[in-house]
Amino acid sequence: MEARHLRYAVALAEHGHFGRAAGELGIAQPPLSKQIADLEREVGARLFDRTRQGVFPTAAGEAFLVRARRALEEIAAATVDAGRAARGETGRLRLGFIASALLDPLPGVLSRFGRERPDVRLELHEMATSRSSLALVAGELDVAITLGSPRGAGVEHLVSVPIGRDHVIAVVNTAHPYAGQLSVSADQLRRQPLIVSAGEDEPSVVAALRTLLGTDSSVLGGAIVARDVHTIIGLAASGVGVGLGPSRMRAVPRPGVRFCEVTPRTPLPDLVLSFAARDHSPVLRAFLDVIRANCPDVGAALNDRIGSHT
Amino acid sequence: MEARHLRYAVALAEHGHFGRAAGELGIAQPPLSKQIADLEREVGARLFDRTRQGVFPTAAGEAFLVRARRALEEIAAATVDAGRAARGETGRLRLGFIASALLDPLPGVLSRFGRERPDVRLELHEMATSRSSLALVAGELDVAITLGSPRGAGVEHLVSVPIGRDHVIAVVNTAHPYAGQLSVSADQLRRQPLIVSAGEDEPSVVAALRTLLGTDSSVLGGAIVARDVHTIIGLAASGVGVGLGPSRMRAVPRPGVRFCEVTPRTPLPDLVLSFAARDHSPVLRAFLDVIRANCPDVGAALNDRIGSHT
DNA sequence: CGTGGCGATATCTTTGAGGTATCGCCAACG
DNA sequence: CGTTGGCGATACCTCAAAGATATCGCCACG
Repeated sequence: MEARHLRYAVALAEHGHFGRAAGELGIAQPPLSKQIADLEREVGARLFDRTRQGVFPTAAGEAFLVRARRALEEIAAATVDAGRAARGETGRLRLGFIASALLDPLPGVLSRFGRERPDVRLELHEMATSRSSLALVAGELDVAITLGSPRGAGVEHLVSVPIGRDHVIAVVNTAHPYAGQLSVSADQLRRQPLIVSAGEDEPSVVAALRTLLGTDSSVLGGAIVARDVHTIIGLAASGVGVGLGPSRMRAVPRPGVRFCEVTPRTPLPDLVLSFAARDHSPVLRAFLDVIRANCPDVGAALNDRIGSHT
Repeated sequence: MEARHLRYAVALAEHGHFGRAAGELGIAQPPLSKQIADLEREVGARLFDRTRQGVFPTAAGEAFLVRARRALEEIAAATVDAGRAARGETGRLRLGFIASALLDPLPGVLSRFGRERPDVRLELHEMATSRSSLALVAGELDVAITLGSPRGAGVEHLVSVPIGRDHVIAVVNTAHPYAGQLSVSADQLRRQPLIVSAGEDEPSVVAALRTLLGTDSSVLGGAIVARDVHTIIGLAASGVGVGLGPSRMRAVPRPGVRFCEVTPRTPLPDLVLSFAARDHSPVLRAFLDVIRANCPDVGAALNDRIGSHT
């Protein structure tokens, strides 16, 4: 049985007249008669009663037509749905990201993406760089934002683009002597109780701090350890010490604290966006477009790797 | 788009391999490649990724396949449903009947029909003979059980078959003097307070009673009037008089009453089953088969008018 | 550097969808 | 009571396209 048979049966039921139904279908009457006859033979039951008053579905015909109309609706919807999926208007995007990405690029990116693609299901998974790398290679994520490029087996199949530079800054209570300074020096920091974070991704931050404060790790050894940047800021606000963290901390609005640059300027690993090189999903493309629009500094780098979606 | 395209796309998705999918479909590989290419052109989106590892649906392909599978299910169900409807296994039967038919033929007929055709929706409408006639002609009923043949315009398009003879019997309290008699005479009845019914269909009953009791209607004029046979029996049980009604009353199990024949035997109009002459609905046929099986006396009459369904 | 597996392409064959002409049937009408 | 006209079915033809066969191009793999 072909969709044609369904279309013809539905048209015949609607017009109750072979000639008019055929005209509406853009064919002549004899082919319609034949197709309906073939259909009735295949189904094994008479579907229409031909009377002088018109053509009416039998009980079997009524039952058939219910299904036929539904099938035709599904077929029409198939093309529509496929088109929407192909344009990236529907679908799913699984995003892995480090917690600190929630401070700066993600709020703008996610709200914009959600506005542009309301029917795309966003799956957000906060995870460390190492896990993002594994999940991307395993196909469990579509895109990831990590601290530094993904590492490990299979990363050669990934495209990675830096989307944000970062460096160490300090955060202090507004009443703290350093609060008025434009920047604080490493020497000044060495004389203060310090607050640093201890997330899974923090080895790189700790390494940066070692570079800043010198190999004498005794200062760091005595530091207060916080689980995330919000805790660092909270502790700094309460005055127990000087917080050290990524410059992205500035994005957290918090009265009672002040942020200071640190000299010498101490770079942290770039925030990196990665995805499978062979993934040409239109939803991913749309997401990359939003990244490009929201992170103007890295637009060029992205353009080098992939073409624009639009 | 044709159903073929859906079948091919689904098979390709299941096998992930053009050659094997084609084999499963009973065609060669090149035609499958062409049909899929045609489909992708018509949909306006690539539906499958051809990789060295196999053929996999794209996001658009996944969206398409969901709809395609549903459409194919509907198409398969269309044939099944039409077949079931054609065999009278599903559908609807609108039955009009006079109340007294509920006493005798209907309980057996309905329970048997309900057992044989559990998926047929039975619509039962108690109505007078005149209304059944109109509804049958108007196509608002499929079949009717009436007292006497339907009357009025359009009855020539109906087939009517008597399915049960009937005559007047009496019902009395077990303590009543007549309770021991095999039959009561018209004379005896004339000396008793009588209980008769007054339904819409009762003119014919009243006419029969006039025949029985003589044109002296004063006896009937003083009778107690009940709305239905159950009330007649109830009143007779309470001893207020002698009930007169159709012999079908015997079907009502009721302690405390006894039924007696009446002499002379006074016929009532036959119970008649009618349906539209041009109605060949399999559900109706099945119903007629049940009537034939449950009313052995009238089997021959029915057979004269319509062929057996089986 | 073959070699084999896979999908795409080219070309031919054949099925069957659709067109035209006509028939048979019945209701309505002169 | 024959005629006519409308409708669906039938007969026959045409041609588009589904499918078969042969072959190509490509890449992974030995």
